[in-house]
Amino acid sequence: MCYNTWKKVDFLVKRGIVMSILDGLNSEQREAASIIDGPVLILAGAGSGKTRTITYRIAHMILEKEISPSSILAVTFTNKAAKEMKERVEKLAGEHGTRVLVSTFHSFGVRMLRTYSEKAGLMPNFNIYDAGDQRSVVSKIMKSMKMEAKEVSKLTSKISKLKEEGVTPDEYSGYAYSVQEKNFVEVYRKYCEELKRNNAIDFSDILLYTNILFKDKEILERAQDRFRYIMIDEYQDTNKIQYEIVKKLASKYRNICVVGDEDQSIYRFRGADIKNILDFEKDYKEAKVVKLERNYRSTDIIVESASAIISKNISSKGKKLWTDKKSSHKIKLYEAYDAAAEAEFIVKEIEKLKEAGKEFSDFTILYRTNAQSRLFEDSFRKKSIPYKIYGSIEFYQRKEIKDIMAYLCVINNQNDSLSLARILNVPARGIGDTTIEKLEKFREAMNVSLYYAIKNCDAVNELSPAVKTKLKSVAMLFESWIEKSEYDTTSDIVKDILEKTSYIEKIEENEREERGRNIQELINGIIEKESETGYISLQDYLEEMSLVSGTDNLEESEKAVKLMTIHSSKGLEFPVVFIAGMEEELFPNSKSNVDNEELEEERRLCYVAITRAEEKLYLTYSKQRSIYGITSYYRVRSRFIDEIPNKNIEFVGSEGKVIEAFAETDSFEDQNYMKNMEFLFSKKKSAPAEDDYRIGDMIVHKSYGKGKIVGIEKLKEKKDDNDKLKIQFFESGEKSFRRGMLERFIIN
DNA sequence: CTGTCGTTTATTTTT
DNA sequence: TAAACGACAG
Repeated sequence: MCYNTWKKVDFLVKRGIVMSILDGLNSEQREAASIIDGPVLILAGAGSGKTRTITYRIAHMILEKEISPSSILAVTFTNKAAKEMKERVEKLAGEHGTRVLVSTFHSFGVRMLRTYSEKAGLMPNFNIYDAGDQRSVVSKIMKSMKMEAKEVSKLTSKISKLKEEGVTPDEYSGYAYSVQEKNFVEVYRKYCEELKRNNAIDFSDILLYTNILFKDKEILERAQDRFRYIMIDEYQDTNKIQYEIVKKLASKYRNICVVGDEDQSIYRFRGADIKNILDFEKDYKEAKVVKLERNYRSTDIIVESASAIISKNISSKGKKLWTDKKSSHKIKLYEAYDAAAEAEFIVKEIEKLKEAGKEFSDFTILYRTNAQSRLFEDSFRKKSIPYKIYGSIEFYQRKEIKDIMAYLCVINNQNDSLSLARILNVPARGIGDTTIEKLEKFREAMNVSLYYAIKNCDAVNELSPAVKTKLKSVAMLFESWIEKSEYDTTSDIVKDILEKTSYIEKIEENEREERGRNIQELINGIIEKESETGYISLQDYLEEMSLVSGTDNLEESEKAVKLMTIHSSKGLEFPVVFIAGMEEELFPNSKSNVDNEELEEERRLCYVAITRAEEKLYLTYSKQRSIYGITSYYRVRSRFIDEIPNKNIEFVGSEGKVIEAFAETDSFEDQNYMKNMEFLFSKKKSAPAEDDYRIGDMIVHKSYGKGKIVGIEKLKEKKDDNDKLKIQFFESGEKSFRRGMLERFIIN
């Protein structure tokens, strides 16, 4: 409905014919949207019209409560969600809608940081580092500390996690006792220093600094007075620091409305804390709680099945999702001989349904891990069916794109030594590792940027004259680009970079076409933005590029089958959904076998996957699958399948025949029992050899059944037999055994 | 400084 | 299995 329509509605309202904008909502949604003052918690089940409720709420505030649109802040997690919400608000509230700030947490933060950069100890032209940049910094530091550059990703994510929990290196050093931990603190500290030197921030910093800015009373109060009405979407996925930012911002007027679904919290591994939503009522005692339980998306079979699965979770607030969409389509379950057969079945099924009148774009295949997409690609290509994979290798993570971006980063911010080091010899221009090392040493000693070191390379004695000439010519190039950036468009600068460096010509021939195409796509993207807004500054462009992700450009119009991980499907809906790889160890993931919280997260993931489907849902699994080159046989179907009421499932055999006696095939428990038996009677009963146990090994104990080794405690005596094994049994909980005492049968 | 060969090591990833 | 990285020879 457009603004003009609302003018008409307004007219009708005055005549008493229509009461309010909110008449476009059902009674629960209306209740949620009509409470404007004070804290509100909206628990919105999957497909319950969450976005509709929020946008109507905003329109209601502006048009009927005469609240100034610029005092409304709506925070989402993805740019896509922000864009969609913004569009819908503008449709409802017209011009007023454009003044509402709809933003992601991160772009809100960057906005604050650009305004108050000095207060955060930054220069306003700071660059934003992504995960790859973070890893490069960490690995460089580790090398400089003569540490083995192992587990870089682990350390990097640990740093991010600590930052987002607000723990500084100094604070953490108090907890670091082991050598390893002490080294880590050093890496962490140096990492922070390096970013500062480069005038760069990472994603966690955006939130961290924002939170720090809000410790300044004046800044906080200005923000509070500006944004008197706050709405947070997907609140179940907020982490600690986001929680704190929100808390500060809302503390003055307490007009905070959070929307979320604890059953769809799937980013725990990234620091999302489900407690934020579960404890909202404790934080805001006067909070009103509204549940949206009517699902408009899916059929009754799908809704009922999803609810049945999620009811197994303890950490649920207990919504009762319902729908009046009756359906005759049961969930189809297919058991494949191997993973290739699984893919083939799905492709055949898609062909069949296409003949019956569906479009390719109606189908979506969901899987737990990205690696699973390969098989489907092969099958689709064989049949030349159009398909599109979302979120596998992000566009902007490609080498050529990152290279160009690095050039731009240096032009924007000469302190960014990381970006400069990346492209100093790209394309190859005879500046090798040794040269870079010498320069690094120099800049370390003089405490200057790499850029400065290159510009003044005459002062570096160890460098040969030939190298100095090369370095100076690079510096000259950058000088010219920096000058250019004052008056030229970003797209022209990119073109100039390509030209002056012969970047494309120097790509290896067999890769030139594809990479060249990607670069062209990048340029087209810039030109598009420039034509939209007239002009986009280098800084704004870089900012946008670092905050926008690959899943944002999911184009609806494309007539292709969609493939994506379950994670990236959140918030989306599709007519026909296939969930592939419904197997134990894969989904739920093997790591969740021991940790119940992990298992609950997997279950929520399953809930998300199922509730994406509007009409038809297929679950498939395979008896064989190779993972990392090792083929595992006799795979057991996912326990989640058995958590769905039997009557909702139709078992389809490998020939596509319907087999009635689905219930009689082996369930997770049955198969486990069989497996136990198999191993009890197998010859693998030999006494344990040295180093035969590893954490994660499956074992079967005579009286306690199947379990997993979760810990090995080395005792001081040298006898391995005295090692204590901590075992988590599926049935009887955690128990410890002396290695020598244990009768065991390792399964895998 | 560049290219090749063997070794290593694997979820999920809104920003 | 396959990609990505580090060591070493040219």
